[in-house]
Amino acid sequence: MEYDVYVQACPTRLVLDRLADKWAVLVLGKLDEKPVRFNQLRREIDGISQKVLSQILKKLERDGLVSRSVFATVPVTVEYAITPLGRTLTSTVAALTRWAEDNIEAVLEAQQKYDRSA
Amino acid sequence: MEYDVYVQACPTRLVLDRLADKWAVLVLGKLDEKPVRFNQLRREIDGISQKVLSQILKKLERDGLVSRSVFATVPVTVEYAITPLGRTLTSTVAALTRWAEDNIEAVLEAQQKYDRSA
DNA sequence: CTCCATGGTTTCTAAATGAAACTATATTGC
DNA sequence: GCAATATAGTTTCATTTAGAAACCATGGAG
Repeated sequence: MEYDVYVQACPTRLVLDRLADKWAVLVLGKLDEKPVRFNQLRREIDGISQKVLSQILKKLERDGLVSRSVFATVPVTVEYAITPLGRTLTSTVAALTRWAEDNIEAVLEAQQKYDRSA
Repeated sequence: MEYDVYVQACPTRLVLDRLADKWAVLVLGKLDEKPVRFNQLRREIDGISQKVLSQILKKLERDGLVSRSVFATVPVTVEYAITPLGRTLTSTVAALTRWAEDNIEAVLEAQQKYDRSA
């Protein structure tokens, strides 16, 4: 099996395209803590729209990274949780958000320097 | 300093948006090996267009992750290299592509299962 | 004098995104 | 009984973005 993300037709490209996504990273980060319901996710991930959250959850579910459980309460409760496969990914995803938080000042500084010299 | 990627207005969101991008991941992965010229990158990253490569290199340079050096050869040579700041990120980014290559089969299997039951 | 290689920018079309409104069900409050 | 609220979405439409392809400028090789 020769998988290589640098080859366009390689299926790993599809996976990378799914994971290398701002919203997917944030959703997986939240679900890593505990199972969460739809609107709770929506509130916790500031700025995400219902449509995009719905789409991304569907894609993550299809990829086997997230599970969806419906409870016959009133109103109906839908709970999303991370799967064992998804769990193997969360440390990597968490490293991304951690890097962003740790290095934001260096990045902002670089941007200002770049903008001044241009 | 209270940085939190889950807050929309937080500058870390901008960084996450830049990094959580398929092309950025692939570009940083290539530059991590060695400095590379524009068209060489274009050839090695199958499927990327000149426009998108040009845009993403400009953004990565602005963020201080990549440096751009022009050599007065004929035709002009432009070499892109990773910066020390960018270097602190490459292991995380490499983990993403590695995950994709390692787990693609589980993902494809999950997709088939999902599609059959739908 | 035309072709190729360099590193881009420009143009145009097609796909994706985001904001907002709409759907449907059922409980609570007045 | 009637409006408001909560659940989890879908739909619609305007704006953004991405991708494909063409174009630009330079200069050496054939």
